[in-house]
Amino acid sequence: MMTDSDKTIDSPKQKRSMATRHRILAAGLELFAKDGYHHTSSKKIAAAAGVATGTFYNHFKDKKALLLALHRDHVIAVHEEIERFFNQSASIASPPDSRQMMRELVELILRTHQFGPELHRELHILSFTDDDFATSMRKERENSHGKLRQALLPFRNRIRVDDFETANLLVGMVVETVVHSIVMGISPLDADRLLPALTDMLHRYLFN
Amino acid sequence: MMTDSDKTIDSPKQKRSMATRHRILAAGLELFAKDGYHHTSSKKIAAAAGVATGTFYNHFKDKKALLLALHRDHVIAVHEEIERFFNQSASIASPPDSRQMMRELVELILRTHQFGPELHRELHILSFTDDDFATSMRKERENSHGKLRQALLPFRNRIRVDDFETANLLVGMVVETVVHSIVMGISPLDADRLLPALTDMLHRYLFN
Amino acid sequence: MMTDSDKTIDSPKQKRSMATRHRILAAGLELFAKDGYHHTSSKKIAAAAGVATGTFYNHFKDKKALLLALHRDHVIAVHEEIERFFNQSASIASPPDSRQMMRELVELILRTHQFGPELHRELHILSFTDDDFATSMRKERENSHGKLRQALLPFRNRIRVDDFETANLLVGMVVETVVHSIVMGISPLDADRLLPALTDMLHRYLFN
Amino acid sequence: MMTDSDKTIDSPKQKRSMATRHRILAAGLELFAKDGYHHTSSKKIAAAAGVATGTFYNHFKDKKALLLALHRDHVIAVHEEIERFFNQSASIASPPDSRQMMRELVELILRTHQFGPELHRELHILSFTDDDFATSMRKERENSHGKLRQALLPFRNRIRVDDFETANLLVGMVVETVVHSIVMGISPLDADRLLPALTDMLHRYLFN
DNA sequence: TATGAATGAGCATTCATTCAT
DNA sequence: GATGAATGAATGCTCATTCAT
Repeated sequence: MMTDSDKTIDSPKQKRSMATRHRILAAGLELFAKDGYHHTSSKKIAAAAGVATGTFYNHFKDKKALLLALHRDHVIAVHEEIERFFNQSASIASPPDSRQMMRELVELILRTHQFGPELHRELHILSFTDDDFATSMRKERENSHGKLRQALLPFRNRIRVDDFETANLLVGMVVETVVHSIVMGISPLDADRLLPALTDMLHRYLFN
Repeated sequence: MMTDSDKTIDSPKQKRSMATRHRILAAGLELFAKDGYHHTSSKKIAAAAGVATGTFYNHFKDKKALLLALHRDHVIAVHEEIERFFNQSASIASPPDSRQMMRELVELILRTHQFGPELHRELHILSFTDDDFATSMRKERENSHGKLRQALLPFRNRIRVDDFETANLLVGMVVETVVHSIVMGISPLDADRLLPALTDMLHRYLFN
Repeated sequence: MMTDSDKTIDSPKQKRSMATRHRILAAGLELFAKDGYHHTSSKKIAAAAGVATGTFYNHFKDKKALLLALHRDHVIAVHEEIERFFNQSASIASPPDSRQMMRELVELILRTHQFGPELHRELHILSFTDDDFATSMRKERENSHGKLRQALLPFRNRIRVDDFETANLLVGMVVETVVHSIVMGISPLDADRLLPALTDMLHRYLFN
Repeated sequence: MMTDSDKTIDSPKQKRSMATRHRILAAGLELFAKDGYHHTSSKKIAAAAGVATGTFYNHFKDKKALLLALHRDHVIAVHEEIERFFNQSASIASPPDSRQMMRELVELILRTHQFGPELHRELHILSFTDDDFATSMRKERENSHGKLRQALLPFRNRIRVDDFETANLLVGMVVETVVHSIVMGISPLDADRLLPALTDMLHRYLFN
């Protein structure tokens, strides 16, 4: 149970060494997503970032720390995206249309899924032996389900399911799965057919 | 991207060596599921199976071949389970009840996922960087979607979706995901609440 | 300095188990020559001989012992070939023609070179650590130079070199090299041009 | 039969790492020559060079690459030695004496073989099972025969052989063999007796 | 004797990480 | 801070050899 892998080395918050840090982050994200965490060596990341091997370790304690940093960035980005979504919805102040809400929700989650499945798998495994990862993952999960609940709550009296909590969870899982398969290009059908079907299914389930 | 890892070793299929093979398969299944493919060394598998390192390679060409063999065994087991299901359904010859069909379908898929669900995630990830895994997975997916179509077809004229193929795919994905999370104990809710909700959702979507 | 690797297991001189031994010898010779000693596993030899792995070790103490046995057979075969040559030459009892003698000598040595260079290299290395091999190799070398001397002796008074011993050695080396390159298919020219040139060279050197 | 082993590693050709590279080259040369390619492990080479195992692979793609590099270095050294020889001969501008030329040629080749003669045997053997080695060897052979032709050409009208090309090849092979045996200390006679005999033989053959 | 499954030391190679410059 | 050469433990895999049947 290591607990220090997430601490960024010292704090080179000054100067333009931040640029180097970002180049490493970008290279790491790209290579992890393309080749997978295990097939990406720190040497390759450094090379892709245009820095020396040692420079990598000046910015990140180890390879895991880079993954953790990427995850934190991801969580923050998702959080911001979702906040934007709620703020915008609130400002429109239109009479709530359940079908449109469903569609927008699906599209929102689609936008927030740039973080490859390989990375989540890796984080999942690392969670077993590293408390920082475990916490980071648990928080992200709780967060996203909370957000979903927040989105559905205004429609609660129109939602005709017996078990709201379970429905909430179920909808979250389903959307994530379909979005995943679209983002990763897994499904034999394209997003243009899959997304409307998904919206249909969820809408009928909740509001029919 | 090698493509010959699935070729079986000579053929020590006879005599007591089958026991060893099964011990290796069992050890591989457990370790791959617990620690992931990359964190499981062939040495560890051999040790867990109670055999020498070399014995592993007497039975499987390489580590990849073991995972592929596990997957093949899984696919075969699923296939047999599904055949049993269809045979039994046919023999009952009752007027088809869509809700009951949905419930039975979900339970069927649940039964077929008692076997190493983590392996699917692992294979899914490996598919991105290895053709053999990609092929093995694609075949299974095509197979299972075909079976699902076969189950839904008798209800086709009652199913009120625009795009039957997409609905078919969507239902397959969704059921698999939920079942996965139940079998793996991931979701914070239990099967008693999740399965009825899932059945509801699918039934409303297709037959509402 | 091991000294027991050459001892054939027990002595299965009886029955038809000799057939098995010969099949292993034949398989070993072919595979050693084709793929080299190091790329030929005892398992492959056994398979090529159509016997089980263990059977190999019932007949030969180890892989080295097989090589040693093949060498011994080779030496014996060469010896017999040479004896035939001398007996035949003697029986003809013609006035000795130096040019014809040279040609026949070259052809004789060509006939006796079926034992690949990989094997000689291997034997050479093994000689450093194994007395049996060292002895076996030394004997073969002495033997062949002795035979050459025996062939040249009748012409001694016609041979116009200052240093007969050195000439003897030189001729032996040269013939062996050229013959080697022909047998192994190394030289870019073929035997039809190389052998006459070799004969010319040696004849001019000794008898010009 | 891989064919990409000769590709050079990144390019650590700068700074003090060159020293390490040379230590590895020296260790490889010594061990390959003493024990043969297959009996020399990369670990042993690294240890002999006084570096860690991984350092070996920072400098050479694999074991094969080291041997190829050694061979390339050797070929270059030989080439330079030969160029020196020709330049010097040209500058002397004496009336060409065939016997002296023969002697100088033999001595030249002797000088070019101070470098790892055992490696040639090793490469020769490896040529049978590896294209990279075969190519490397073929090139050297073509090169050296070309050089020999260049040396003999001024004497062409005095050389009394029917088949000049074959004679050229034959002389090259013979000199190499004898020089080999001298450098390696194989022959029971010493260079003082062998070299004059060799010169005699070649001179009588070509110019008698 | 023959069998072939089992053995485990050994090898080539990788890669996360360190550290002297 | 940046560099990149050096490290060495660890991995996947091979193969000569043994031995229970």
